[in-house]
Amino acid sequence: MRDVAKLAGVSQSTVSRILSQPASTSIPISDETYKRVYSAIEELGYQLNLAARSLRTQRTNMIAVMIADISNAFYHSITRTIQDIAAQRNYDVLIANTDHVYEYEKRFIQAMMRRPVDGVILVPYHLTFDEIDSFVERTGVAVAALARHLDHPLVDTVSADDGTATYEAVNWLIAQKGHRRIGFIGVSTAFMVGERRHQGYMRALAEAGLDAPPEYLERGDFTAESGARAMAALMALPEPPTAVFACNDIMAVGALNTALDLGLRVPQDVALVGFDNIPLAEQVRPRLTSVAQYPVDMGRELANLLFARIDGTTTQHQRLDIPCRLIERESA
Amino acid sequence: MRDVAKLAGVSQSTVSRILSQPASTSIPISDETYKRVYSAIEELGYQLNLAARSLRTQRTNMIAVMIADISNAFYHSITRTIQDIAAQRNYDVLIANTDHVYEYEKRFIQAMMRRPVDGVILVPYHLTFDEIDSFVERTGVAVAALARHLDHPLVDTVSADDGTATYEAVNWLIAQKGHRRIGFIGVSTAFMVGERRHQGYMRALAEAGLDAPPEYLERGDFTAESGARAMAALMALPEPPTAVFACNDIMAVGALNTALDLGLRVPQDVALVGFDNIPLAEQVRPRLTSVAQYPVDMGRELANLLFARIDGTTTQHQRLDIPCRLIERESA
DNA sequence: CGATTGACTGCATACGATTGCATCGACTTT
DNA sequence: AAAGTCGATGCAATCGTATGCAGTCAATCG
Repeated sequence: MRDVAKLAGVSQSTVSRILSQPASTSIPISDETYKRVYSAIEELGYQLNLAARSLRTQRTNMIAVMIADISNAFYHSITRTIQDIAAQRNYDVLIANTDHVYEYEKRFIQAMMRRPVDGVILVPYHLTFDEIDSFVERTGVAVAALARHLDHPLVDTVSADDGTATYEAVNWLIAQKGHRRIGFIGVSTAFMVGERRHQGYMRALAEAGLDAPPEYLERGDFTAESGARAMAALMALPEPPTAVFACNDIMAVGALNTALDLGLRVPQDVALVGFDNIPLAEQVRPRLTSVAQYPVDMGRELANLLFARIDGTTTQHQRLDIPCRLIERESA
Repeated sequence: MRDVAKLAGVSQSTVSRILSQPASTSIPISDETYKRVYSAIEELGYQLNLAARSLRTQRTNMIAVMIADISNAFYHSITRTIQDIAAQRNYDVLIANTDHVYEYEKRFIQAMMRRPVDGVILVPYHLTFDEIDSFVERTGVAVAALARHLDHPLVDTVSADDGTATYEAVNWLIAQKGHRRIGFIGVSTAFMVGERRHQGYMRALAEAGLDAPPEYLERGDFTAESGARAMAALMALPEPPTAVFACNDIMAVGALNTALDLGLRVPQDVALVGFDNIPLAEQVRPRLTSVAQYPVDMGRELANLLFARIDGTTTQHQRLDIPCRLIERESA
């Protein structure tokens, strides 16, 4: 920058002002100077050093996103949308993947205490209120989270009422499709998500006066393989369920393939409902009936909430609900 | 840091030395001091400011990765592996997505001229030699690329011989499976990838003395929808091909579904071969025969090459070849 | 016509770390 | 015993930018 200043015959501070004032702010610069500086920049091929700017301004124009599974299309849509919105504002995005592992979530938080970022978007599966609280307190970084259970005054949240959505989907299997033996491929109830969806399932069965035999309850780990294993177990039962609800589409597809490989017809022999409505649901035959979440909306809201906090325009704690909707296709 | 120094009763430079020396380097610190400093750090909850360190050291402990399609599992494996290796070295990873769009690739390069990163991994589809050259020249940033055609002394590359792999796969369809009418779902030959694979296809047909009628050649844009459209066009021909090679698995799955929806049997009525061997290939029925690329290996090599450059241990320009292999499944 | 104003620019410092050089005491060497 | 060595630490400059404050000059005001 000093070189630019010298070449343009102005002081370094003038160059700085030209580069850091978004067009016309309080401090005015003459057209003449402006042009000279820009042509000097051009000539030298000068590029601003963001590390120095960050040190001085205490802002980095960078946000970080912590997601649970980079191979799940649900998170692609979210991160994709966040990146688009960030790009419009000249923000870069750091993406970290936790694989649903507590240890990795904690490591991410640690990293963010050092790496200066202006904001963080979290999809926490394990992080406790206290951990997030202490992070926010100590760093003052803006935070938005995709989390239903988290209720922190400084953390805006976006979430879907997935418990109710599960309840409604199972209810639909009962009331509309006439199923009375319904299996459930969940995940560990150590995850809030797993707990909520399991509750929704249980409630639907209970209200319909149906049994919820424990052998109808399988747990996977979000992967297709685990869904396939769970389905194999369910179908091996003396009296297998006639419908199965899976907690995400990836496990549902694993389950679907197991059913097909066993020679079962879907949905005639066994119906299948997934969750998330990722593009894969359209890519399998029969097409997968699935509870849609709207990750693009989620990502947009998360980004908007975060930037509102970064800009300091947030007036109060926000908790947004993005409704789910059952998408009926061929598998149920 | 000053506060830590004061509390520990030492100078700020001593604290810095303790934090910046990876264990025992040339400069020795007494155990006594060491402990006092660490307990002071603990007590104050001090965290190093990486922006300041970066400004001083001109290193950021951050690398950037530019990929073409965040929704393609092929790139997940690559970025995933890169992130793992980076994490081991305490590096953060910035991920940017170009959607195969030239404009976005250029924007990424621009961003990297400002944002100080220690290294960049590129998957360039459009960037020219000159653009990459000028970037390297002006920033001196370490660069590694997943690109077959790029031959720059300062850029190490990893690639697969996908042209030959395509040739071999088509050849296999001819020689082993007896097909004589083979369609091709490619992408624009503006992409080097598209060009190379198209050449491989043409060569296999030519060597077998087979026709390559222009109507057997369809172009998609990497998406399932485009694959579906291409397949619909091929199957609508008066004399449709009996086998189709698609340039990636995502388009192949779109094509597969179109075939199934048309009531065709795969592979009896039409055989299908994809490229990339992403997990999706196992998730569809019939399972997709596909040319495997090894993105985990690619990611590992890219990361290793990049870090070798960052560490300055690179002695000469490297070009690695990761062989492809045809994975026979049920679709052909 | 002197004083005030406003447009524009420069000076100098600060952001929070790293690092070459100097210092200083204790110990070894000759 | 003087000189040299080594371990341990402090001093002060520096990285590249942003910004409060002060200064200059021309135009305007009373």
